[in-house]
Amino acid sequence: MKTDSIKEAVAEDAPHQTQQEWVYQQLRKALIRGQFVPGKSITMRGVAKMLDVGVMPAREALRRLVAERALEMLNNRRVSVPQMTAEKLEELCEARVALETIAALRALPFINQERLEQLRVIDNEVDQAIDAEDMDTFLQKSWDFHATFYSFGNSQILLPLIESLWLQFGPFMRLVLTKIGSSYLVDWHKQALEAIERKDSLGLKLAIERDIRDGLGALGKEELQSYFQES
Amino acid sequence: MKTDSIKEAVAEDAPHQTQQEWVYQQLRKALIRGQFVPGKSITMRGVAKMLDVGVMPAREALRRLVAERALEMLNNRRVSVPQMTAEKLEELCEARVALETIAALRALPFINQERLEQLRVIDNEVDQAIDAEDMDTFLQKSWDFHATFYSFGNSQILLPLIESLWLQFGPFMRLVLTKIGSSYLVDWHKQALEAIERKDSLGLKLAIERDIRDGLGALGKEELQSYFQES
DNA sequence: CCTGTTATAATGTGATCACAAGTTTTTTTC
DNA sequence: GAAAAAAACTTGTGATCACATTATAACAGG
Repeated sequence: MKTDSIKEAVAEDAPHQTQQEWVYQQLRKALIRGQFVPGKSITMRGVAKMLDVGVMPAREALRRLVAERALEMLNNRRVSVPQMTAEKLEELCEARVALETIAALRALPFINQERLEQLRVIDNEVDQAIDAEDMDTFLQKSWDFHATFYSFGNSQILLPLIESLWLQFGPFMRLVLTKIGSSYLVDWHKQALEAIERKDSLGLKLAIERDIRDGLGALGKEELQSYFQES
Repeated sequence: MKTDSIKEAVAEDAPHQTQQEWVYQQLRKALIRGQFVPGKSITMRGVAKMLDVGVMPAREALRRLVAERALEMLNNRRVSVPQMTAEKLEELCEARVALETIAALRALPFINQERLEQLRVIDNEVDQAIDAEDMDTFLQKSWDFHATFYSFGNSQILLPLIESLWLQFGPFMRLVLTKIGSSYLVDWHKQALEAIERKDSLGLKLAIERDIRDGLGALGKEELQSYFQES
């Protein structure tokens, strides 16, 4: 019952949503923050007890995340956080670059002063999280930065696809960050913000690409290898 | 009980899969073939009776398709085939071009004579479907062509994203095809096949882009407008 | 100490029921 | 006759139970 208070407290934020939706949002936040270890298996009754809900909402939320490729279901019928591989990581980056540059260019014309300031606020929170070495907030706010920016473009198709990619990214990012420490973290959003302010399409495209591709710039390919097969 | 025989007959193909997986595959095929009318609402108990299964497998399959954006759930809790809009269509094309060109370039190095022949067989079936004005088979085999080609690249990330886009495309394509007639259909795969044979990356990229963008080439923007808001 | 083997526990699937919220049809009222 | 009210029906959500399958524990023999 220790999680009961949490559930009741947050549930007031959006009173008229279903339980499965609430469970889904909780798990989703945890995934983006990388609070689930890749390879660890997740059970329906487990999250049901953890979030103090029935088995049915937990079941629906888990299956939804499986459908979004945030979780995977092995042939053993067991749900778990997918392991990262070198091939998947490379594919994820490629897909992210392709989709996020499109989404960024679509959002660019809709930028105004107020929205630019809104992005700066989030970016500051990212910086603070880096300084405080708070990886939960860092990962969460990084996503918030990208998500709010792209959402300005009113993308109905692209945004869900990008969300799916971030959900697959989260757990692995966290795993890497905990090992290399957050000292190597670089905030690549600065040049993106400048490009946005200048309405510089090409500069923005390059900034996004660099944010994605060089986000793990401190690590060489061989170093990354060591993070894949860990349980 | 008239659908019972269908279920029993096909179930033998993959004996050890769950019922919800089977229902999902059936609905998925129907969506890609465009056999569901956009805007029509789909109920869990409805598909349960139609496919002669319990309510639970139908529920899980529907929720999975909603998670994949193939279906949408309105705030009324009603599941329906999403309506197409001009913005969504443009976004879908843009996303398809971006992802499918990447997937195509990734698949290109893995092409050999046997696989090329495999694609030619499917392409012939596409042609036959066009001649026979069989839109069900045309849409299904068109997807088969793209899917089998991309699958050669062993894409674990890109392929599911592309599938999601096709699922959103199907119902609208069918709607358009039934109105303009299949006489205007063009098989753009020919030049793609040539580019594949020549291992011509740029040519393949252009062929894919043309296949997606000019697939509805016979229609002008203003004509397309008339297909959006229909119920 | 290791390796099969069995027994126990846990898990996902599916069925069935109850219920609240929405939809449709019928009835009522002016 | 048309609009408002109410009854009847339908739908998705969630709970609970049963069952087959799989993982884990205990145990036996080498």
